[in-house]
Amino acid sequence: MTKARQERFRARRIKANARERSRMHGLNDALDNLRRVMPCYSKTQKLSKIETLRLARNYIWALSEVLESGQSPESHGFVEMLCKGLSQPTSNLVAGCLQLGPSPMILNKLEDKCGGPGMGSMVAGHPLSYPSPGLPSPPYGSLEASHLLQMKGFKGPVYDNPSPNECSSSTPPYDGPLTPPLSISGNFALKQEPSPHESERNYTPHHAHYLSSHHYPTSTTGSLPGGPQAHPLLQASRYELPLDVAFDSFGTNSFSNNSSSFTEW
DNA sequence: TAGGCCATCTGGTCCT
DNA sequence: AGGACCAGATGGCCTA
Repeated sequence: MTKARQERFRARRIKANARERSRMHGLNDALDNLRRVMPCYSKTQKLSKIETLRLARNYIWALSEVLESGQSPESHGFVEMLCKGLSQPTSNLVAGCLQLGPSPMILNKLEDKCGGPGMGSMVAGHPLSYPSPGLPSPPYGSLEASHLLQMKGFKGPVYDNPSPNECSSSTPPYDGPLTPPLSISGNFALKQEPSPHESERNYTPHHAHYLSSHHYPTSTTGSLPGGPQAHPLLQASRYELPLDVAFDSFGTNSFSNNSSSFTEW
C-alpha cells in the first residue's frame, strides 16, 4: 500500500467514523424522544436504552389492552403489563410513578418557570387536563408537566422546558411531530430540547458526555427510588413493587389475559 | 473491584 | 466509490 493510498484510506476512515457518530446520535435522539413519551419520563433519571425499549413495548401493549378490554389503566394489571420484563429498579420507578396523583410540585414547577400562578392555574383549569375517565390519576404517572397538560384531546403544543421568556408563547424549536402510541396518553412533549449529547457534540475527546448523562437507575439491589439519584417527586412517596412482575426474568416470560397474549422479545 | 451502561472506532456487508 | 447499517472490540464512568 503506497503512502498516498494509506492517506486516502485514513481520510475515508475518519469520514466514516464521523458519519457513524452522527448516525448513533440520531439514534440516541430518537431514543430520547421515546423516553419523553414514556409514562415515567424524568430528565434527571433517564432510563437506559434497553429499559426504554422494553417499557415502550409494554406501554404500547398496555394501552392497547385498555382500549380493547376497557380495563382501568389504574388496575394492577396495567402496572403489571408496564413492568413486564423490566429490571427491578425500573419496575420500582414505573410502579412508583403510577402511584403518584396530580402533584402540586408539577404545577409549582410551571409557576416557577412562568413567573407566577398563571401557567399552573391554566393547567389545572384546563377542561381537558383531568380528570380523564378511565385513565390513571393524572399526570398519568408522568413526572413531567407535559403529561398533565396534554391529556385527552388537548392538541396544543406543550413545551416542557420553555426558555425563560417563552412560556409557550413563541415558536419553539421543533424537529418534527412525535407520534405517541395513543393520544389518550396525553403524553406529547413537543419541545425538542438538546439532548445531553447534543450540547456536547464538539467531540471533545472521549466521553465528555458522561458529565451529564450518568443518571441511570442502575441499582440492582431493589432499593426504592428515594435514594440519592431519585427524582424529587419520587422521593416524596412510598413505593411498592408489583411483586409478581418485578422479579421476572427477561426473555422467557409470556403474559396473557383474556384478550390477548404477550410474549417477551 | 465487578458489573452495567455508554460512546466511539473499526471492518464487513449491502446498496446505489 | 461512497454511504448506510451492523456488530464486535475497547475503554471510560458510575454504582453497589
